[in-house]
Amino acid sequence: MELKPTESELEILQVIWKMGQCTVRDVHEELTKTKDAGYTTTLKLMQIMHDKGLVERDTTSKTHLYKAIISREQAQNTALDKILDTVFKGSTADLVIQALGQHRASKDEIDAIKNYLQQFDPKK
Amino acid sequence: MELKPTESELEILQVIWKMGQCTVRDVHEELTKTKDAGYTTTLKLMQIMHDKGLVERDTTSKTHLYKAIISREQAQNTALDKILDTVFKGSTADLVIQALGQHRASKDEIDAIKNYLQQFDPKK
DNA sequence: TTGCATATACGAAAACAATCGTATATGTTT
DNA sequence: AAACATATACGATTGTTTTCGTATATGCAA
Repeated sequence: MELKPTESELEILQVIWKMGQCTVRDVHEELTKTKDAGYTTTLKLMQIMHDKGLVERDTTSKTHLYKAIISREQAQNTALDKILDTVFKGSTADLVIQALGQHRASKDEIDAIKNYLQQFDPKK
Repeated sequence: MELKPTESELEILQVIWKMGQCTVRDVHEELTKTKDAGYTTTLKLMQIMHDKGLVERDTTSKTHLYKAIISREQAQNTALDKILDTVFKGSTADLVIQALGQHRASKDEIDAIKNYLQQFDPKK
């Protein structure tokens, strides 16, 4: 099961992940807020995603309802693996430090991360 | 200046970044360790990269010498921006935590990150 | 029931990326 | 100088992703 969504497919998945379940029109209206694409373009893409097994759909009524099969977490890990391999020489530390350095995390985010890291402390 | 290397271009950039400066043959020999591609394929790709402004080259002698224009750091940031946007809802904290969780950083890496994070401590 | 708005299906074009064959130039060796 | 190894140039093919037009089905309102 090879699950590597393309760029456009990821844009669509974002909407589906956010809404949980949605129609082609839902997705299309969301997408047209930031880019412009024809309705049938979005439709076709979602049909392809269905063929690929990225989404499932309920075709009971005329207007189909789509849900994601691949989870956001899976997509996150696939994406991380890829960039770790292609630009970070496999170094998670480099990735994390670069992410924190360039994308100025907020105080809350830093705290969340520090908190998370405590679990790696040897108890003492 | 729009700088988004394709997948193959990134493979080539990795070699150039590691070697600092190199010939098409250098790159090609490195690539054929892990995949197989024809020499002229690599050449063509590097010519395209030159057209795009991803690399510069010294054509003084018959065998051209290539250097990267885009830095590894730039590519890292471009890649991070993209996945932050497409799968991490813009949350750096999510990205970092997911990276640490799934890709089991080593003790040393964790230490490096903790150390890095100290700079965000309010002095006290 | 006719007409209209709105769905899906699907083929095909357009855009982009990757691969390769062939032509040709340039050094090197004999 | 001729033969050979090795370089670049570049057009053409192939493959993949994205876009869109058109056909057709379905529900609803007049």
